[in-house]
Amino acid sequence: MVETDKKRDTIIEGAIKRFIHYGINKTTMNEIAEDLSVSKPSLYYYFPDKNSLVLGVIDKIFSDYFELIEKENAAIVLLGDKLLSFIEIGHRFFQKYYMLHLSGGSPDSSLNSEELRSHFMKMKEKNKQFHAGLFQEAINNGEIAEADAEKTADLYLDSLAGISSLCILHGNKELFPSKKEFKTMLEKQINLSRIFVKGLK
Amino acid sequence: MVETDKKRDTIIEGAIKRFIHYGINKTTMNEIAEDLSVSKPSLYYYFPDKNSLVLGVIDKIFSDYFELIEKENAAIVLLGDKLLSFIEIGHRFFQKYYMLHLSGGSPDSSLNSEELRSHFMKMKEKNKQFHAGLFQEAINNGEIAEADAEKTADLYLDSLAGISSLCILHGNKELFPSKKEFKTMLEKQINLSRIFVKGLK
DNA sequence: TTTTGACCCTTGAAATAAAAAAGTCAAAAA
DNA sequence: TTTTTGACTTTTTTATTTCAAGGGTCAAAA
Repeated sequence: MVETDKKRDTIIEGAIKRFIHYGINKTTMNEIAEDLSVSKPSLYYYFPDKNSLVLGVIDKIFSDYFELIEKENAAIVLLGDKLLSFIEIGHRFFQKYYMLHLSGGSPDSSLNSEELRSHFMKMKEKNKQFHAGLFQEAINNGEIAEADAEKTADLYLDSLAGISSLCILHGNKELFPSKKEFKTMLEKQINLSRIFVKGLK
Repeated sequence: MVETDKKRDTIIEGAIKRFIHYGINKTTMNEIAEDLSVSKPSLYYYFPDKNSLVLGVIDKIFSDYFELIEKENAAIVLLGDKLLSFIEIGHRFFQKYYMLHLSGGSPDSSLNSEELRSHFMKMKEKNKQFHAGLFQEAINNGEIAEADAEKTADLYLDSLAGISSLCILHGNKELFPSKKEFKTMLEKQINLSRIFVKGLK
């Protein structure tokens, strides 16, 4: 039913708006319903529980992310340039959805059910496979030296994610990192990416 | 007074034994005293408070660490080999003193006072300066390309620390990471170090 | 088929009480 | 005089209780 799917999307977008400002756990189903001017049971008509709604939100965010990087991927030739572009895309998502704590290698306490955690890890895995594909391509091109593409992607992404998680911990323990911290983080990731790609040649 | 210093060292070593097994916060001054067969006020005769004792412990651990890496440093020629050797030393310390949570870029909740945190950060800074020295040396040798040695050291150490903090979060949320997790972490750090150094050439 | 007001039950935050640990001191021992 | 201690006080942590808030349901209405 296309109408039902549209309603679902509307609810997901409403939920995202709240989640961005207050995080998942501090957003109630009532608040989401009120924002959309419907009653709580209406929400439950479209989503069996809060978990399913959060799942829908995560799915939406990641599918937006993958759409963007796949589009960029088609427009760029060199591995190093691709990775730099993806870092900036990732960074935009990281900032925008910071309150959902979807970054940092592993899911944090926001994702309280096993179902959510495993779905999140699936998205991370998909990202890894995508990057592995890039590395493999570059190997075939002769752009970088022979290597295990999957292991390389894993190491590369872990290094980048490690940088972010450190920068967050490092800085002031505020709810939200400062603009400066975000910028430092981005710069470090870019520098690391450059060195990393050069090191693969 | 050399006798007093000896007593202080004995107490520090006793404290370390407890800290290694139960962490800083779950070790009481009473337990340390009992282990050493003295009374609690004796401890307070040598250390004004628990913080000072923890400070002594951190100092001891880091001075052991620096002693080891400086000795290795003198015996190795190439930058890449030095870094690999230091990773293994760091790894041994990381495992041994895991319960003190001294690794991971920034001090965690174990270090509850501002004094301890800042001292810990000073040690990290010293490590960074040491590594910056190595990079500068390698630049002067022509072993790696011209670059900002300090920034490079910062990025290098953050990348390594990021890897560890991710591996810890990633794995089972047990009190103590498994042998396998430690091994994976070490391998990733070594691989990253190799690629990083190559990328600096 | 979709929406809702009224309801139930579980969970989590706030408040409080109890326990444990940090830290002190006067006096004894070395 | 320096070092050690038992007994004590104060602070911090942990456990327990209470209670409101939020997740989830249902019969009835639109």
